Amino acid sequence: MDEQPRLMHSHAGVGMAGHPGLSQHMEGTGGTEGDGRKQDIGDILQQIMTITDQSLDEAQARKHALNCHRMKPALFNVLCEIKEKTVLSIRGAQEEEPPDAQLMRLDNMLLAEGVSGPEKGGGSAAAAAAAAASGGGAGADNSAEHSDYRAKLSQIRQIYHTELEKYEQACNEFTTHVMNLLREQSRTRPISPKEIERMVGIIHRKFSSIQMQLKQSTCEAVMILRSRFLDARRKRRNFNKQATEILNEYFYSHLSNPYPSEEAKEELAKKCSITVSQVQMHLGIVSNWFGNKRIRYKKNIGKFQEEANMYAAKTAVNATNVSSHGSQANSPSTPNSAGSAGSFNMSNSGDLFMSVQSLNGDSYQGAQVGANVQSQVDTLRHVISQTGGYSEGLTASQMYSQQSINANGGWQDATTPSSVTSPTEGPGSVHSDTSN
DNA sequence: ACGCATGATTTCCG
DNA sequence: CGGAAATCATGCGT
Repeated sequence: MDEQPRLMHSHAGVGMAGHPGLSQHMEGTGGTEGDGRKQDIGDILQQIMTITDQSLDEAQARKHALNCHRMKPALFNVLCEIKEKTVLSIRGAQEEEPPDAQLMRLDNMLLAEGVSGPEKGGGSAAAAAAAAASGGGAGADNSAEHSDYRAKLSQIRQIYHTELEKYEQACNEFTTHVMNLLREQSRTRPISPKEIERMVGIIHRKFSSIQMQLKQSTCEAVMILRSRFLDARRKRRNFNKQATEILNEYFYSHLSNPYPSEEAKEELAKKCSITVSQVQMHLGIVSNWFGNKRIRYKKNIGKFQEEANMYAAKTAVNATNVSSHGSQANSPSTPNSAGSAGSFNMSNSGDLFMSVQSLNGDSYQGAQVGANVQSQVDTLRHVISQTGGYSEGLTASQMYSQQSINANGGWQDATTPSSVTSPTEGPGSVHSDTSN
């Protein structure tokens, strides 16, 4: 529009003589030049002013008439000129502000909580976050609280998404509407694309401030849910007998090195979860249990003596049963990472057995006499008994005494020198839990 | 109500 | 980051 030749040098009254059509018309009316023009312009302005009061059809017709009016280009130019003077002041005022920190915070949180993330992944992300908060438990979390939490979260998530979508849709609708309107109006008055853009920006800002409110309330809801969940999480439920039995069995049969590997933990968790009738039990819980057990055992070995003997006997019986059956399908978990896949066939156990032999030899040759050897031996012996190579686990009960702990001042000391025999760490994968 | 057992959390360390 | 140790908080038998 700025390219339009400046035919008008001043507004209203004077310099209109330049317009060809205008002067032509003026002479025809016969009135005073100035009067006629004024009246004409006043007429048009009046029409414009009242255009909003008319019905749609009427307005449409009027609009058309106005657009075709011979004075229209002139008026357009006047508007152009006025605009040119005001637009500069507007320009200065409109600079885009930096992205709102508050909004970013909310966005980040929603993303972290899995509310605004990808569809299904969101739930698991949130669960993972919750599990992480609970002390590093990952994997199968099918506890009642988790499912409850997830259900609530997905509810929030759903509401959030539908609302967001609604807002977005409304925003788009409104924006296109305004844009159409402005485009339409740009025929009667000068509107630059930049201005339209600016208008759209304003609209978007308005809508995003509404969105922010939505996000804020969603965040609040999540926080409330989370705190409630965390509080609930702190509640302690004792494991049932079977679960404790399984854990104790593992503990006492690996007394010399009661550090289950990740695989072993997982297996234990699975096993306990089955016997415990689905709910609870994951790696974190198993870790907790072993942590507590180790500490408390070490603190007061005497108190646990009876228990130790009992489980020793039990595992011994288990071992004989297993060996006579020729299968170790449900013996207390495999302590080695080699069998992590769960397949633990004979050839595999044969390999293990060989390595066990060599390891023992090495240890004794290297004068690594002492508890570490002892500890390895008894762990390995357990492995052997599991693999059906031996049925000698019966003699193990004596090894389950505190000797194996006390003699070397704790598991820490016992396991540390085992790294000395690390060249034989191949079979030492039995001890992968310590290296992990 | 009390005390012990025990699961969970926190803090510290290598 | 995994484990030890300390601590918290609850479950449960008395």
